[in-house]
Amino acid sequence: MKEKGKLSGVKEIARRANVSIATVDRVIHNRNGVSPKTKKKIEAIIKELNYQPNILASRLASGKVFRIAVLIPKGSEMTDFWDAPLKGIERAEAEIKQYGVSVETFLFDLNDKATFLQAVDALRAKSYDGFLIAPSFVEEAKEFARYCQEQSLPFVFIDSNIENQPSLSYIGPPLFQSGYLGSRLCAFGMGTSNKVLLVNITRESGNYNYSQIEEGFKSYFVENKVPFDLIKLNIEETDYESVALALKKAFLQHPDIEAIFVTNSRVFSVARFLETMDKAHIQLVGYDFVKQNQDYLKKGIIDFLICHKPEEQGYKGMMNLYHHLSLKLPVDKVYYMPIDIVTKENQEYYR
Amino acid sequence: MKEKGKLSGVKEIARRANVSIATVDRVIHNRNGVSPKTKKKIEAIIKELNYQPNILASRLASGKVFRIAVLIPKGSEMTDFWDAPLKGIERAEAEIKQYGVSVETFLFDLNDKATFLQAVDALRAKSYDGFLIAPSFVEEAKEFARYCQEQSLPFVFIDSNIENQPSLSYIGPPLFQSGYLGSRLCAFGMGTSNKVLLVNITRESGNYNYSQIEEGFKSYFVENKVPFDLIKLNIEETDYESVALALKKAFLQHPDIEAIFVTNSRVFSVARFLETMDKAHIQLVGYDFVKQNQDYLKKGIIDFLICHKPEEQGYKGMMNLYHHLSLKLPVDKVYYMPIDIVTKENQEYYR
DNA sequence: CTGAAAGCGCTTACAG
DNA sequence: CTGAAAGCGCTTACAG
Repeated sequence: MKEKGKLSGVKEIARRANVSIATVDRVIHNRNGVSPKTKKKIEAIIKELNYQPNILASRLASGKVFRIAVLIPKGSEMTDFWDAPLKGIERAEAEIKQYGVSVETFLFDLNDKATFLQAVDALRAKSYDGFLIAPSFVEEAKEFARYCQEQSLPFVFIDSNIENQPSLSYIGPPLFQSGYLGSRLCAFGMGTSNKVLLVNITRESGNYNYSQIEEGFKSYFVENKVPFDLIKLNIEETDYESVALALKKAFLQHPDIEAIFVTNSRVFSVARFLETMDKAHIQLVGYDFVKQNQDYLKKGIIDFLICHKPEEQGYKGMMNLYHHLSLKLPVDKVYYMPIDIVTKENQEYYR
Repeated sequence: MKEKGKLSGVKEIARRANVSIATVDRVIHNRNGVSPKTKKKIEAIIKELNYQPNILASRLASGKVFRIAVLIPKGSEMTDFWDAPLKGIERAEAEIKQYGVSVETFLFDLNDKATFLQAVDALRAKSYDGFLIAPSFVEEAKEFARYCQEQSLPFVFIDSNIENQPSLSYIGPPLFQSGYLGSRLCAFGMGTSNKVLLVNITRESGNYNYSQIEEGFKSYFVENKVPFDLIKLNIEETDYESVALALKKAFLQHPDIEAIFVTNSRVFSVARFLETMDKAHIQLVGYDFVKQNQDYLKKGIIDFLICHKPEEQGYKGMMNLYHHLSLKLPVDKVYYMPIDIVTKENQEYYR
């Protein structure tokens, strides 16, 4: 690791520049208190030597710990979706805490904006060095983004994006394209009537994410000149009874529906309805590898799940912050997750 | 990071045990030259304090660099499959070289066993601390595994496995299950004749990997009581002309083939044949997200590609070695890759 | 079998 | 604006 009697690193730079290593250190970290002249000289030498600081030594000497705060929804009884990103975050934490990173996690309730705001206050109160956030409440997240920008603190969005924000990076699904794939998967099950039901089970069906998916969904049929008859159903209440009622009505009107596409993880409610009504043959496509969906996939009632590696999103988000803060590496501003197709046959090995 | 006046780490252990830190260090690393009595005492204290050595300090002080050697096939003009694991290996290298790991890569020619043996000699000659190997030549790889075991050197197999070897871990696809999925994907395209053609384009069609895939493939139809008529075709010569000739014959005998399953990445040759013969409507399923296959996927001639994240395999294999060597972390003995389904619609985001 | 001392390549007060 | 010195938590000869 060492050449003969030669110095290396800051010592060698100091020797060449005829200064002390303290001054070299100042230049490396862009601290002031160095005359422009020596600064120039040192910078030239750094460049010439293509000097790369030894991170091991740097972290050891500084004792600095980067504090990262995480703000994501808590897993509900309805769905364990958010357990996955959390797992990825914890995996990243285990890997990097050795190198001086500490992580604190705040969970909010997706049905209660106040819990989000409360957590945001906590994030501001303590002095964190970076944030990993699921910006579920758009306006509130924007407000926090402004705060981060003012304070020059990096933040990463995961799972859903808000356009044009000063985030370090966004990690999540390419929604339009996943909707597009959704159509293709529905098309497998279509025969004569060509009737497709698109179901939004959420209070937020108007928001950007859902409309992206819908656009993609329609686009496939149009582009590929597949004749189709799209029926759209927005269900605001997410409990099973409301979903069942709405579906019953839809089937009364359109008994010849051949495929159903559900734009989020609540596809299991539709699956339960189809099972109850003996309509398991209808092609059913939805999102997310959550526990309940896995069961219906196994039973063959859900035909395809579209997934976006939620665990990986959490892991990758953390690592991006770590790379940025600790290693000063550049990170991708946008990182789209792949669009995974999970079926009964490959679900056993999906992660 | 520090408590008041308290010592921590080896110093604190030394203080409590009434020995020098050198002795503590000896015990931590299980070096001999410590009386059983002091050893016991120190071990007790380590346990009591739940002491975790500071890796940063350890690596910095020792200056030790772990040397890992990689032995994988080189990408050929035919297929760039092996470029992906290499990319993953390089990504891992970039991440961990900061922490004292050096990587040397040896590439062999899949069509020339001698190049494999030659590389193996090189691996033995230099003193490496661990190996990442694609055991394409089974007997030769076994022989090298024996050598590693003798020398107590860890090695990781990727992409294909050899049963019952003393490897640190194996990272690769669950082959049986991927063949099983292959049937399901073929079944989408089958209608009346139920004739499926299974094509092996390799000289090694008899080996364990291919037979696993085949077993899985058949198993789906049997288990799900799908009526099917399986025609099997082994093509030994991998050039396009040989493939085309063999396929032509098969179609002469069975003009009503509805689906074709190719058990490796050479599905592009079959795609080319189908395109030429105006048989693009036949359901075509194969393996691996290599350049040529992507093109036929885009054209809609290949319907599905089954993939096993080759880049991830390389990355994960390196990280397993690193975790084992440097961090002394336990690693999974077998790590199955997920079985990814790639279609025209999601290929853009596949990695 | 054991310990004192130097050193890994940085950073951090502190003094000037 | 600059430098000498101590220190981060380990490891490594070397001496006994």
